[in-house]
Amino acid sequence: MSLNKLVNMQESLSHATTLEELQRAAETIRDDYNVDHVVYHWVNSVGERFGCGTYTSEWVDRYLEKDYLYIDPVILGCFHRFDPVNWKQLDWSSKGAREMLRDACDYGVGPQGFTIPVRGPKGQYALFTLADSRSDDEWETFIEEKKKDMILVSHTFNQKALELEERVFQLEAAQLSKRERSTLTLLAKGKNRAQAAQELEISENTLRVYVESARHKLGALNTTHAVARALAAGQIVV
Amino acid sequence: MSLNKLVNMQESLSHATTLEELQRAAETIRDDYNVDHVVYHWVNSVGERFGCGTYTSEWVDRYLEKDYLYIDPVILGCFHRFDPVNWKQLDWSSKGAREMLRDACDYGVGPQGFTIPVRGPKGQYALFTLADSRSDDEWETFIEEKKKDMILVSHTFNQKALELEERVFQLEAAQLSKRERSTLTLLAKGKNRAQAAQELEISENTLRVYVESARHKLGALNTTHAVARALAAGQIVV
DNA sequence: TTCTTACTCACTATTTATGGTGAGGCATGG
DNA sequence: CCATGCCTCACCATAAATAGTGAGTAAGAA
Repeated sequence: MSLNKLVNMQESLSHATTLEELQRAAETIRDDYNVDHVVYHWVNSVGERFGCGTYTSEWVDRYLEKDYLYIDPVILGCFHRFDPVNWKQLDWSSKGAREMLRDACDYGVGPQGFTIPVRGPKGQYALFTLADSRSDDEWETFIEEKKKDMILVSHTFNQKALELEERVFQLEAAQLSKRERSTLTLLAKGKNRAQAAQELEISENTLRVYVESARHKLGALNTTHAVARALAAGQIVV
Repeated sequence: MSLNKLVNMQESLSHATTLEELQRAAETIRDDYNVDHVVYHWVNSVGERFGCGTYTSEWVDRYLEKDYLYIDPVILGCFHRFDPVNWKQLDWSSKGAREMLRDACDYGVGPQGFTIPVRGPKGQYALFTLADSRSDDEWETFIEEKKKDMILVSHTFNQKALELEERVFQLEAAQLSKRERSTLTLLAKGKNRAQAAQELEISENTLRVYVESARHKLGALNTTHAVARALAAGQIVV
């Protein structure tokens, strides 16, 4: 029964500490849920991409070689979505996208798919994907049935990916001070230094010190860069 | 049984189309799962805050009046987390935080709590929270048992919140041109106009036109503002 | 207590950004 | 064909940001 599979999988994932173990977890899910492919792909907080799962290395090479990353409706579409998506709902109208899908099928991927996008606290962005070749109706039914399981599984994957990442970049978290955050927040809202200083009831000179120190902490080259980094790092919210 | 409750709740939520309905859904969960409070709080893509749930208006007023938003370890801590968190695991070491918790208990909130952070595609940030007054052990057990349900419920809440948001800001999506996006992306990476122009192999004057037109499209007051908005709107990625 | 971190302010010359306008070329779609 | 939007470039005066250092106060942690 589905619940048991889920529990087993989460049990095995809860001990995953390396990329290889995530890989094996993906294979386990593929077998337990009887789908062609299970893939987890993520972009960490410094923009590096990782992937693991059951796609063949031939398909992965092909995908990268053809720059499908910048064409793939799954990647592009999910970036603007929160909710899990059946590939059929995506926009396959462009020529490049249709070519890619044909190509994918030749490599044993698709045409059915189900992808769950997830976002982390520091701009991390991940996709948990199931791919299969059954019919539209069968796939619809399958998704309906397994969707909840898959949301939970994708959560567990993400947690593991974030743990991996934290272990690698051990908390380089440049912590901004309260005033630095307030300053960058106001600048991100379009205020200039004079206005921001007035709003914070400090002199413009003081405010400038905050901008500078924030810049240094964030390793930013100028104010705009600092704001972009602080936003991406989740240190400020506009 | 737990599964039935979940199905009922999701059934009722799936028809929610207003803030009031989300509110009622929160109340239903409170009653079905027998906890003191259920609260859903989110920040939309333009930085506006919304909340709904079972906190009393007295506590909400108190919370806002005392600026607890900037002290609350739940808000601050979850912003840097992906995984659901038992409040006990958060950092309550600051004086302000402890005061807040005492205050919250006086208003019937806590001391136990469980919060699930979720992020949307355009910088939306949401917290789904359960609060209760049972003992540490009882709470631990409760969470262990209901965690999966709650992750699924928080997903459903988020989906509804995003739908609400989309209905309100019906695709005011200022579409930037390719060059405008490239320009803002380079500026977000800390380049100045001269460097960015060189990288794009256009004159600095031309580049300035892109910055200006992007600014106008985004309704931004200056370059930094434009970059922040483009980032928040997912039009550029750093 | 002592040490650290955050917060506050000042000074000045130099570099950059801003705002608005005008204008030609090129592609697309009604 | 003509309108629209995109890409390209130029000019110029003014406003704003930048860089680096020095220094005092206050609060909190060790």
